[in-house]
Parts: sequence; structure tokens; C-alpha cells
Amino acid sequence: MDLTLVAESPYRFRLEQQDPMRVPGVVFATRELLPQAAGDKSLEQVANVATLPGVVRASFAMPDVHWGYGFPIGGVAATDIDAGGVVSPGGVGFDISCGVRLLAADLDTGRLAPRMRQLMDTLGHTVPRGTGRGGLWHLTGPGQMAELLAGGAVYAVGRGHGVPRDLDRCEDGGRLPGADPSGVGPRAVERGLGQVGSLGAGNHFLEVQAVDRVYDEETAAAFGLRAGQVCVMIHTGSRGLGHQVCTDHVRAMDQALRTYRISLPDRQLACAPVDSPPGRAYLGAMAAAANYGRANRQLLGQAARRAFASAVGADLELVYDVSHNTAKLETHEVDGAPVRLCVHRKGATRALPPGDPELPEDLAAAGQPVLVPGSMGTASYVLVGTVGNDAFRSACHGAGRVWSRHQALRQVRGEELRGELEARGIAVRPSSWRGLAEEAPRAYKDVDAVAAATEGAGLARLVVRLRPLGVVKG
DNA sequence: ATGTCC
Repeated sequence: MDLTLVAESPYRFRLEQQDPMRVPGVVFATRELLPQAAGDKSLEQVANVATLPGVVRASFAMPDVHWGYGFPIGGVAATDIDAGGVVSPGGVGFDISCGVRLLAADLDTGRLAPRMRQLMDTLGHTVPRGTGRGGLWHLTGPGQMAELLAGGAVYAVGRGHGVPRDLDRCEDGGRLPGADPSGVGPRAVERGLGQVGSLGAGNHFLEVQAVDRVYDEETAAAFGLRAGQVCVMIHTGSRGLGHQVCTDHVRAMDQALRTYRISLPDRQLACAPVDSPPGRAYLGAMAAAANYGRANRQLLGQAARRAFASAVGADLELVYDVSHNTAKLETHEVDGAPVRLCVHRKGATRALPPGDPELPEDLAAAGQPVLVPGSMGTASYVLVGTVGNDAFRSACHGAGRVWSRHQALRQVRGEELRGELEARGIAVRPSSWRGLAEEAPRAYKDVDAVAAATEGAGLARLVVRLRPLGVVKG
């Protein structure tokens, strides 16, 4: 396919529809942010996604788009369920329900400073992280796992890990409906039993941050945020359990392609109709894995609360918890009529506008917080959903990688990077030197530019900028 | 992302 991009506005580029695409591609970015890394095939992937059966409107890419498995990371695509639309595990990603939780402390940076070292040491010693390894909550067995997979953060709070108010500030109230724990295989269950309440590795982290800049005072206040305030941002997902669920169902769907006579430009887009046995099986297992991810972040939020209580004597209120790797059944207006859709967001955050009935009462007038973590040592952002977002109410999810992990390892030494960050006043508690080097800020796009482009494209509005004070690295 | 290969 000829991948010519046509600028429709300074923040919106169009990939013209051509055979076998069923819809055009739309990339939200500035010219500077468009994928240009050697070997980045993400624009080709945007076009590939546009060939999926039942896809409607367009195959979208957010400003942080980069190459991924099948779908690009930063990709959004919706399929019409009643017109044979498909669901694809590659459109969710291996880390099912990977997402971000932001908590705000009743504390400003000045009062934290003398206790910062103690706080970071406490977090460093109590937050489980790294590949494999254990978590904060060891489940007793498959029976308890089934309850957690069905209940997500609701189950965790019911067992004393948090307060009911937390659930008001979680996407879907902390529990994605439609979970089918029986679709999560024994191997996935085995991997997950000891990992509830763990960060994992890669780009996952727990960061202590400060509200650095406020763009919209009224919305910030509705979110419980003010200038100079200390916050905690947690970025993690469904660990080995979600990975295993994706692996198992990609295999099943690859075999289902023949049954449903689906031809694809890339086998990594393996999929099945939403309304089919393999489609329903994946969505049930995916929702269960999503609930694992939500319980995981709930447990880590509690670990942060304990550390703040003991080291600083401060409380943490949940601002919001939202996933950026999901496939959700939603109704949107397409060509003037409501249509039942399966919306894939892979490295893309749902962004509900003010007035949406899914919002909790105290956020109804403001809109949904959109949590955008930056790369290590750089800023993070809170944005808010806006009216008129035609990417099925979706926004960016982070900075977006430009160097491969391998490439980063050739350019950066972890020990040196830690020194650079500490010299800039950012405390670092690493898990491995290698992992630290792979996550060097140089390996990512400029998150300030990504956030600005997201606002420029009308996907969401800036609310606050957060700067890092200390990072507990996965 | 991931017991970075069953």
C-alpha cells in the first residue's frame, strides 16, 4: 500500500482509504511527532487495522503512536458488532488493562522535602517489582482467583484493600462487566496467584510527583488537584496473567481465521467476530484479566498509602484509575445512528466528556480525568475529556517509544542515568540497571509535545502538569 | 509487556 499522509489540519493527518482498507486512517500528531524511527512500521499498521471486518469511521492513531504487535501502540479502532465486526487480541495488547492510577496527597512539596528520602526508601522496600517475583497479596488458590477475576478492584476493596470511595474514581467502578474467569486458563491462573500487587518491569513505575503547572483551575479543583501538591502515579497492568491470556487467545483466534474466512494483511491481527464463540471467549477472558489489572493497581495504591502514612503522616485520595489497553463494548453514533461497537484502545486512554452518564456525580460537570504518564524523569499530565472527540472518545496514553529497547541499551548505561536523574533532584529506586537503561527518556518522544498535540487535535484538554520527585522503577 | 523460549 502507498502510505501517503495528507495533512487535514496541523494536528490531523489522513491515510487515504485504498484496497483492501475498509475505512481511512487518521493520525493525530504534529509533523515532528509522526513516526520516523527506522524500522517503525506503525503507519503501515494503521492501514492494516483499517482492513478489519466491520471496522467503522477510521483506524485512528494518537500522537504517541509507535510500532506494536499487530495494531500500533496508540491505536484506536471500533467494529460494528451487528455487522460481523471482529475483536482482535492484538488490538488490546499483551498487557491487558495496563493503565494508570493517580492519587493526591494532603501535602505540599515543602512539607515532604525533609521526609522524601525516608518515603522513597519505604516505597523502595515495600513495592514489589521486576519480572517474575511476588506481589503484596498471595491468593489462596483458583477459587479466590475466580472471585478476583470477576470482581476486580471491587473485590479487593471488599477484602479490606482500600475504601469504597476509591471505586467511584475507577473506570467502570473498578470492575469491568462480562468477565468469564473460566476462560482464563490454568497456566494464566498459576502465573497470577502470587503477583497481585506488583509493578512488573519495562515502562511500569510508581512515581512521587508534584503538581507543577495548572492549566485549568476549575477542573483541577474538581479532580482534587492544586499547584504544589504531592501526588503518586502508578503505571502497571495485569502482569503474567494478562500476558498468558493474550498468548492463549491469539493462538485460538489464529486458528479461527479459516472458520470465519477472514483474510488479513498481517497474522498478528488475528481476530474473530465479536458475536462468535472465540470472540465471546476472548472478551470474557480479557475482562477477567482486566479485573486482575484493576485489583493490582488497587493493591499498589494501598501500599503507597501505607508508605505515606508511616514516612510522612499524610493521606492519599484517589484521583482516578483508567486503563489504556482494552476492548470495550460501547454505543456510539455512527453516520447519525447509535451503533453497538467493540472499541479497541491499545495504548490509548478513554476520555469521557463532561456530562457523560458513566461519570461519577462529582466529575459529571468536569469530565473524565485522562492520565498520561511521561517517560522516566520527564513530566506527566492530567487532561480531561472533551465534547467532539471523533476517535470514539480516546486520547493518548504516554510519551511513546522512539528507540527499541535494544537500541536504548546500546546508547545508555543504567548507573549513569541514575546519576543524571539524582543530580536533577529526582530520587531513583531501580529494579535493574538494564531495565533503567531501556527506559531512558531519550528513548521516548517528548511528552510535552504529545500532550500539546493531543489538546491541539481536540482529543482532550490540559488540566495539570506533574513533575517527578522520585521514581520506584519496575 | 512477558517466569524476554515449551
